[in-house]
Amino acid sequence: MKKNKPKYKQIIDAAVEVIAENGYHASQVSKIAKKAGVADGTIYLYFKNKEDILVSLFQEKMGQFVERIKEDIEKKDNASDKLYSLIQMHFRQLAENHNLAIVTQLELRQSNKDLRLKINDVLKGYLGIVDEILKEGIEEGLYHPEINIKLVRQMIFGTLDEVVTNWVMKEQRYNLVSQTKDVHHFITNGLIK
Amino acid sequence: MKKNKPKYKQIIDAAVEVIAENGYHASQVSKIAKKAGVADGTIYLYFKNKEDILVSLFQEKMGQFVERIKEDIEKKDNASDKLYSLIQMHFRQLAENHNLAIVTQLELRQSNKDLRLKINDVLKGYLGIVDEILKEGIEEGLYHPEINIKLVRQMIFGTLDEVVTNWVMKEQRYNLVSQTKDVHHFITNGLIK
Amino acid sequence: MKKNKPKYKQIIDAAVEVIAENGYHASQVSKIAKKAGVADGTIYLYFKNKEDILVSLFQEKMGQFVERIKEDIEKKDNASDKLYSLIQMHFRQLAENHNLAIVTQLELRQSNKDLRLKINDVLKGYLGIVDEILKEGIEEGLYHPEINIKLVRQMIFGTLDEVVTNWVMKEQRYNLVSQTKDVHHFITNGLIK
Amino acid sequence: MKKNKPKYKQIIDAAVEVIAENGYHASQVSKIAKKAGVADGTIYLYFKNKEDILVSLFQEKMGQFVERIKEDIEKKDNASDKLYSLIQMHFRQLAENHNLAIVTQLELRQSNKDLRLKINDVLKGYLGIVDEILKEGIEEGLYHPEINIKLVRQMIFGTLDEVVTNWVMKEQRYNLVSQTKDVHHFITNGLIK
DNA sequence: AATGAATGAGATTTCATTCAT
DNA sequence: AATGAATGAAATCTCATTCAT
Repeated sequence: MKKNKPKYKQIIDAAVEVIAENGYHASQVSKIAKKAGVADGTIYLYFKNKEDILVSLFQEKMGQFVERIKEDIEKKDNASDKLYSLIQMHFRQLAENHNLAIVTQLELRQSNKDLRLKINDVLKGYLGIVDEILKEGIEEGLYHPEINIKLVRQMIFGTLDEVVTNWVMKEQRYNLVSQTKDVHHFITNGLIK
Repeated sequence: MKKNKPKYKQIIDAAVEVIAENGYHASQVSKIAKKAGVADGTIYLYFKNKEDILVSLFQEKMGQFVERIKEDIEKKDNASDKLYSLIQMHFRQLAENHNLAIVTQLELRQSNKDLRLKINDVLKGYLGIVDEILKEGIEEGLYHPEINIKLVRQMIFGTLDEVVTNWVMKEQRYNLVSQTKDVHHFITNGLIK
Repeated sequence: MKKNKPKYKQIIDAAVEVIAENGYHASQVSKIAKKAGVADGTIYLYFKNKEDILVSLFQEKMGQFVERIKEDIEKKDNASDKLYSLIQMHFRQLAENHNLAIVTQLELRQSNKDLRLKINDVLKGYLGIVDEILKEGIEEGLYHPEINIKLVRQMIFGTLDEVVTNWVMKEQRYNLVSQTKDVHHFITNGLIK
Repeated sequence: MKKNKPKYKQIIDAAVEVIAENGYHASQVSKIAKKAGVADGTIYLYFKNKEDILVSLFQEKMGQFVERIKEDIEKKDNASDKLYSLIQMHFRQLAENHNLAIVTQLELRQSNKDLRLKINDVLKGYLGIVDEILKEGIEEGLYHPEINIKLVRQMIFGTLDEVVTNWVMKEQRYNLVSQTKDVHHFITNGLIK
């Protein structure tokens, strides 16, 4: 399977670097090939086309992203801690990988609708985790039993995503992870006293 | 001033239609000109270049968008009603103008970083309104006095934006405005019982 | 007749200025109109098209140029003095009108073959003067009776033209008129001792 | 080095043909590509842009032109013969290559100032040869020791250039090379008996 | 498996000219 | 006579993808 060959990952990592450095639109296949140390044509032995590099990049990186969150959450034994952990891991992973943060928050959003639909597929894994936490919280009697789960999961994702995007746009000049507590409080308690 | 000439608005409205129908990248200047009923060259009497059409489109439309929200909010006399009104107006305006919703939520995000920086400028007006509501709510003793306003306004915007985007991506098959109550409840009270 | 109307000359003078300042290719009709203080459309009441402005410019300016040389030459009573006078007047007139020098030596040469054929027509008046001087010089027993007049007049024109062009390209940093004597000597005696 | 690849020369030769046939302004890159038997994009593997084709064309062709004159002159052992040889070679090479003559005498002059500055650089090689001949002629006691070399070389170039241009404009209907003797005589002895 | 030279479709923008007022 | 808003044709260059080696 191609995905295990070293060049597959090599090309994806090159793509992250190239896109982070040059921006989405200035990231030609030839630049990615050069950074990866392969010929242009070689790219097409591992990826169907340019879009496929980007989708694969997202799948690969977000797969790990989601996986690590899952692992971390398993250790917690109530919904609130799990939610806290989700937020913290979400922030931490992007804070630890600046290039990836730039690529996922800014550059990849410039892709067309088709690509973003595929990206959304990948995000389903993430939203699934949120769902689980919400259900658990309701069972535990912690969260309000009549919340609209589909809607709430969107709002939570929107909240976290916007916070990260702002941090990236501000050129990551402040500590993202230390906002975890405030964000957790907002999601849990809202604005009220 | 060119902005008052009918052709200026004619071209912007044509741009909204063309972009909503064809997508950002398939929206050639010639298509916009044709839809506006003018010659290609005429576009350049009113706009510096193609990007200028898009920036102007956003400024024009979002300017109105923000203005209407402001007007509506003025009528309310407490922060909670104002927040409710903000959410409702945000949803209603986009629900009433499907093409504009597609353009602002999906297509314009494909633009490059420069354009998005200009878009962010326009959004500052929106965020200013949120700020005001938050401060008022704190003064009224309704909202928690120690919330991080800069962070919270990001989260509120992220929440609303993501809800709208999901609705657009689901091809607007359900009623967006009727989600106002749930969204207001989430922002105000969070997840807890 | 249009050529006597003030706007006709106004437009031609504007064209000289605009071309000298901006170069041939950056001299749009609208720039010339603006400099002349008329509307774009007005240009077309006085000139058939853009090329016609340039041809007229050349005719008008070179007509005067040739006329002045003729007047000056009439005062001299032998071929050698006339040739000297021709060279001096050629240099002096261009030295006194920097903009015109730039336009005729550099910018107008960028025009296409058709325009240059028309320019050559205007130059026939100039070459006619040279012819007369040469014939007179032969009759006076001063110039060699077997020179090929058609060829020699080309060479004389080429000589003067190249000297002026070099002076313009060197940004007119030295005195052109003071080269008259050397040039006259070269044309008269050639290289030999 | 790309200059040795056959396609480099192939494209330059196609450019000469296309420009001679269609004129400078009607010589689109696509026409040159077609004549060269390559795709439009291939042009840009060998040349930076369209102007670069023209500069390279001039450098390549004038480089050979000057080189051949140098070779021929070396065989002669006095300044007069060398000057004769220079004139003859100048005329012969352009007479033998009608298309090149059209391109260098008429079409390339329509280029903008930048291109012409680069062209002038190439011409320096030519002017250097003239300089050498003049110095040698003075040493041999043949040419007048007080001639202004910088000025004279301009005049010689202007003379030859104008003769060739006239011949090209007259559509090469007479024999250019057979004018060598008369031109040499004019340059050497001037007009006098 | 890998290369990289070659391909060729496609879009923004300029500007000379027109013509209704 | 004068205006100037509107027209619309036309060309360079990029870059994802292919395929012969």
